[in-house]
Parts: sequence; C-alpha cells; structure tokens
Amino acid sequence: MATLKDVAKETGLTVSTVSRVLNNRGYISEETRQRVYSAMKKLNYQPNEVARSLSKQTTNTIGVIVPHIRHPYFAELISNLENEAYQRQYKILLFNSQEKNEREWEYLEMCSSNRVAGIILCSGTVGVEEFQGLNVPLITIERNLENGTAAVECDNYQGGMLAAKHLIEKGCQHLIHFSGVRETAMPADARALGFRKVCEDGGIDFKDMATSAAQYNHLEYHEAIELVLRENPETDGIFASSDFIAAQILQVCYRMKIRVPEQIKIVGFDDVNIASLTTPQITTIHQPIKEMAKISVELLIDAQAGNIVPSRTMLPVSLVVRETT
Amino acid sequence: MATLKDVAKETGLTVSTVSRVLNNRGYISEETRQRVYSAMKKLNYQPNEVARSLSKQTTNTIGVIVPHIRHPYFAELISNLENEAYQRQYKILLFNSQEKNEREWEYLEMCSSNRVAGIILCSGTVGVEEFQGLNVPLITIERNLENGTAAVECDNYQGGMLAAKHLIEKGCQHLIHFSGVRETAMPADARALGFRKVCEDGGIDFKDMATSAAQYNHLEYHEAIELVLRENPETDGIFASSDFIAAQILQVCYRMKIRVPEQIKIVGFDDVNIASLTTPQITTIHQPIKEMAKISVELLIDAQAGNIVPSRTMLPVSLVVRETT
DNA sequence: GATCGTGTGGAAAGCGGTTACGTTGTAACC
DNA sequence: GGTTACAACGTAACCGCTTTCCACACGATC
Repeated sequence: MATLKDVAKETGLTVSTVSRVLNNRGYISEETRQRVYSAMKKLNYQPNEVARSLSKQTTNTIGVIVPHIRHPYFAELISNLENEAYQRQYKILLFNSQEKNEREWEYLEMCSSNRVAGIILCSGTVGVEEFQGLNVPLITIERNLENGTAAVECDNYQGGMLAAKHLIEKGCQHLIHFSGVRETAMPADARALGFRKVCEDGGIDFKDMATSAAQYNHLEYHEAIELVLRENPETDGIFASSDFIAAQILQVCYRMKIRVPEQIKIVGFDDVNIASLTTPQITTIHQPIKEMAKISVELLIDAQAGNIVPSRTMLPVSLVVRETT
Repeated sequence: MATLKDVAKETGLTVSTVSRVLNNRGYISEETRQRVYSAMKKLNYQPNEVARSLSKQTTNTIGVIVPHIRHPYFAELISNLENEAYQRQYKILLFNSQEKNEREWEYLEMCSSNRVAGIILCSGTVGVEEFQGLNVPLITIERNLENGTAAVECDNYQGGMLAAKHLIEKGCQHLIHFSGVRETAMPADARALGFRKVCEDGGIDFKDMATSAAQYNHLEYHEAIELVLRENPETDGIFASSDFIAAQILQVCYRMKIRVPEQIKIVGFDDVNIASLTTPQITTIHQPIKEMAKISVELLIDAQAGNIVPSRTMLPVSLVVRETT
C-alpha cells in the first residue's frame, strides 16, 4: 500500500508537508495542497491508522464488552453504541464475555493492550473486580463497579414501580416478579425494590423469583417459569425483568392454557424488538437505550479528553402499554 | 504505561532481549526469562498492540460489516463470529452499514486504513461495487460479490425446496412466499427458486411477494403482510424468508383472527432465537450460522496467510418442525 | 539597510515495538 | 591450538506517521 513517503516522492515534497495537508495544520499553499491531493488519489493512498495511533498515542477505538450478543437487549445496545461512535468518528471493538469472569478479564486486558480510547462495560454478573492498571476511561452501563469512570443506568426503581402500579391498576391481586440473577448486585436489582415498594404500599400480595446464573447464561427460563406458575396458581400478574423472559412466560402460559391478558397480565422490561414481535405484544417498561448509548459514548470521549465527567447518570423509564395487560 | 524500554531498564537488558522473551523466539537463558517476567509483572507491563501491529505490518483484527445489528439473524451471526475470532486470538471491529451504500464504502475504507487482517461482509443489499484497492481478504457471507476472496453461504435453494415440500406435505394448496428484497441479487434469492421449483413440480398454486428495501431497512412488514393476506384469502401456507418476517406474519394472522397452524401454516428461515420465542413457535429452515461463522473466520485467516482458499463454500440447511405447521 | 512577521516547507526525533545481523563467550571437535 | 557451532545478548534499522524545531524567501516596517 502507498505510504506517506510514496506520496511525498510523487509530489517532490517531504513527508512532513504531506502529513500537514493530510491533517490540515500549518501553512500550506493552495497549489501544494492540490498537488498532494491528486497524488493521493493517483496512488490510492489510505492513511495507516495504526501508525497514526502509535504516533498520537491514542486510538479512535472504543472497546465494548457485553455478556451476550444474541440477547436482544444487548444487540439493541450495541447497535446504538456503534451508531453513536460512528457519528464521532470512533470505531467499536466488540467483545462477548459470555458471562465468564476470566474472559472479561482477558478482554479488559486486550482493550488495554490495544490502547482503546475507552471501554464500555455492559451489565454482566461477574464479580466486581479490581480493575486497576487500566489507564483508560471505563464507562459502565447498568452495572455496579466501584472504580469505573462513570456509570450510566436507567431508573430501575422507577421502572419497578411503574410495572407494579400498572398491574395493580389493571386489577391484579397476586403478583410475581421474575427478577435478575441474585449472585451479583446489579442496578437492575432496584426493579425488584420499586416493585416491592408499590405492592407493600398497596397491600398487594407478591413474590420475588430470582433467576439463576445458569438460566441467564443460556437465556432459557421455560422450566423455571412453569414451575413457578404451577406452584402459584393464584397468580394474575407478572413483572418480568426483561422482554426476553416475558416472551418465554407468554409461551409457557400458552402451553398451560392460561390466557394472556385475561387470566394473567404480563409486564416486561427493556422494550426491545422482541416485545413487539410476540403475540400478543408485550406491555413493557421502556428503557431509553438510544440515549444511554449516546451518553455513554459522550462520557467516554469526554473522559478521554481528560475532563471530569459525572460519575453516575440515571435516565428515566416509561411504561409502554401493549397487549399483555 | 510501561513500555518495553522500561522493562529493559528495569532488568538491565536491551529491548531486543525483552522482546525476544515476550515473543518466545531465539535463545534466552532461563534466568533472564524469569527476570524479564518479574519485571513485567512489577511494572504492570502490557504490550502495546498498536506498535506491534505497525511493526508486524498486520493486525489481529477482523472487520465485520453487517446491514443490521438488532436483527436477530445478524446478532446471532456476530455472536458466533466473535467467538470464533476469540478462539484464534483475533478481535472484531464491528460496523453497521444500516443498508446505506456510502456508509458501507466508508467502512470498507476504515477497515483498510486500520489494516485489518481481513473483512467479513455480511448480506446487505447495496450494489455490487468495485471493491478494489482493498489489499486484505474479503469474505462474504450470504452475499454476491464478484471480487471477494471467498463467499460463504447456506444452501438457499435446498432451503426453499424443504419449505415447499413440508408445506405441501402438510396439505397446503395455496402458497405464498415472502421473499427478500428485489433490488439486488442475493444468494437468498435462491430460496424463492427452490420454493418455486417444488411448487411447479407438484402443481401447487403459489405466489412470490418480494419485500421492498424500505421495509427491510426498517424491519417492518406488518402492513404489507396484511395487504397480501387480504388479497389472497385462499392462502393456507406461507414461507417467509426470515423468522423475523414469520413472527410478524404470526401477529398479523392473530389480528385477522386467522388461526395458525389450523388455517395457515408458516415456515420461516434462519432458526434464530426469535423462532422459538413466539407463540406458537415457528417451524423454520435451520441455517448453520455457527459453522458459517467458523468457516468464514478460518478462510479469512487462511487467506491472510497467503494461502489459496475455496472461493465459494455452501453449507446444508435443515428443516426444524415446530408449531406453525 | 537592518529588523521583523508571515507563509512555506525540510530535517529529524520520536511513538513502541520487531528483527536481521553482529558480537562475545564457551564447549566440542579434529 | 585453531576452527567451528551454538547459546545468549546487543546494535540498529525499520514500520508509517506526527510534531517540534529550523531554514528560507518575501514584503512590510522603522
């Protein structure tokens, strides 16, 4: 591939001059500029970003680590992150930790080795480690981490409250909440708290069912759901911690001949595409994923520039009523 | 961050020696090796991949370009690609072209600038361009491209045949196929051909409905589906080009009070998570995504090494019977 | 005419590694 | 004793680009 040197040779200038027109800095005569441009075109010159990064001591790359890619929530999140990064001339290095602790560690080190501009660490249930030695901004999304640069989350507590209120308003008396994984503390846990608060205040019967890590890892909840429904036949309202779970609840209900929303009403969480692809479509708590992605990228770039950024940002959620309630 | 030079200074050796132990090449005494290791640990040394890449004139990064990320098929594909890459110490740079021609171009150039090891270009309906000037292997998945290094696809024709046969066996007489986008020729078009062949051979009535690019871009087909069903009330079997479309057909049927599979039977394509999250679950043509991802990555690395690789690889599909037929 | 600012471009030192080649010490061999 | 081979490590060029410092020409200024 053509290099700066080639372009310099072609134009009879030196690399420093060519570099200058490439970066638009310093004084360059219009004629020289044109000469360089046409030489670049002629040689099909593509600046070597690797060399550039080495020289500038920084890259335009953001490391994104998620626990799952195939999970619609993360797919949606990644999609938005990529888009926001693109708008700002950044690229995404994508890593899928698969909920494995070692793998997450490895990825963090890879990010570091690759001198990413910063890291966006999403959710995930692995233990809160000492992420020291990381010299780059670390933004977390929906995840607790003591020594991160900044955390972005949605108002999970409010989300739990909205779900409970809605189910109660719709006449439910016996509620169940399928919550997240119990092992690790996560911001999403607040959903259960908000839900509980409203139930208690309203004197409504409720139960909280935590899913296991194994289930989360395989994204498979059918069995557990069926068991819970059999053991709690009086249930008439369910709040699921994700639309993904809600969709599976819907399937189990169908199999058990429980009509939704007539016999049981369901509220999901996230509001990702799956919520509107099921039949009936899922009433859910909308998580502002697009905004969360935008803010995360902005915080990262801001932190990279050496600025002080808010250590915690919380965004509001909202109820989207569809057909399961 | 600590550099090789720091480690060298710490140990009293030169960078070349340190580099040698880092890369395990040449003769190094065991004592020196240990001295270097402990110095690295002490200084928390992380090799700078950027510098390494520049020096080696190649990276361990694979550029992946997809038209959608939120689409379950691509999410699944990306997930598998990432995993296969990880096994081989490669990283994924992810780009979402959003079906935009310019953006795809831009991404190809970014890949080139970043000196990726190779590019995996997935599906996408943008025109077949002259991707010259690209000095890296270009692997396509489910996409026609004249000057790519290698193409990987599943046996779409066979898939279409399987779907038609299955529907006919189940007693359907009036079939409809919701196919892909018509504008650009894609391997997936063969699904329609296989489907047509079986219908014609069996003397079964059928129609082929191509979706528009606009619909594909927004992943929204409800209206079109409803229109088609209204205009073709005799329809009793549908073959959808993706599970994503099949899920929407399911919804439209529900709204129109058409019972599935009693009145209309549906077969999807891809076999991604959405197919088993709907109610009823979707009978579909299984696409061996995992294997396609594996082969793509292998081909890419092989081509990067300068080897000649098969220019076209086709993998078999299979029918997965669930509840919509 | 000496001084100065301004526009233009060259020279060279990094950035942090890799690697071909050179040097030295030591043991084995005829 | 001299040659040879090999182990162990150093020297220095190079990867492609950025950036600081310098050099020079030219017109304006005092």
